[in-house]
Amino acid sequence: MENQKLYKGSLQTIILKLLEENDKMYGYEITQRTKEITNGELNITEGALYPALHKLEAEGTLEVEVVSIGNRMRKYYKLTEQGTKETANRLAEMKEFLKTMQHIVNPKLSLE
Amino acid sequence: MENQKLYKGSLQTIILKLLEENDKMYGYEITQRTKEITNGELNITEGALYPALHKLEAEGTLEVEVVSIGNRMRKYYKLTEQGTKETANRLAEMKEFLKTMQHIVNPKLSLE
DNA sequence: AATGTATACATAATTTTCTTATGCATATAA
DNA sequence: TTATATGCATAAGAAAATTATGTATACATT
Repeated sequence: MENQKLYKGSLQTIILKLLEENDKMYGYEITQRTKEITNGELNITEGALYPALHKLEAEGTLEVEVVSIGNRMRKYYKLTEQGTKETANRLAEMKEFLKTMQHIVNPKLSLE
Repeated sequence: MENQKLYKGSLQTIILKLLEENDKMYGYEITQRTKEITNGELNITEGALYPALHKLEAEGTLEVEVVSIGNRMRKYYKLTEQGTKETANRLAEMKEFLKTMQHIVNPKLSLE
């Protein structure tokens, strides 16, 4: 959990990937799901999450639907059509990045 | 080359890994070696490299040796004893990070 | 009744880490 | 003489985070 800084720059891609899998999610749900699938390693802070969601929405990558749950509010986010294409690009870049970093830190295992 | 932002936070680890393999290197050499081993994908800019080297030196992770090559100057950097331990930690964190990101972007292939 | 934890949103101040631009200087090739 | 390569450095600005704070409801514990 001290290697949080390595995740710098990856947050948007993580959000997009989760939304590709789950159709629609709200902010708090994204933080919890991320904690689960990373076994507690990655804790997305609210100060990082909400500005990121707002930015993706402003760019037209995500669209939002506000829902009342009892007396609480939820803002569900989902990929727009444009967002779906964008997600494919981001994931391709992420895979390229991971491959390159693997090659750097573990050159013996990277057969290529 | 448009996914440079994914490398945010990884620069120090990359430098340390190269120095673990090469004993001593100078700044310009690090940029060139990195370009080579990443097939041109990662271009470390001078504005990022030199401040990073100075910081690692100030922390006692690297030590420097200035050498004159003809009329030019080179500053060779190498790991200190403390830096060698630090490098092992950073590499372990990097591997954990890569594993986690693989799991997120490619859950089907991550058998674990 | 009070306190802590969980759910759910948000933003502001600050820090870290880059990019971009600029500067100095030598060497070599077009 | 102009461009490219080698080699260092820093300053201004942008991006993306951390940390701290705020509002509000709900439930469990002391």
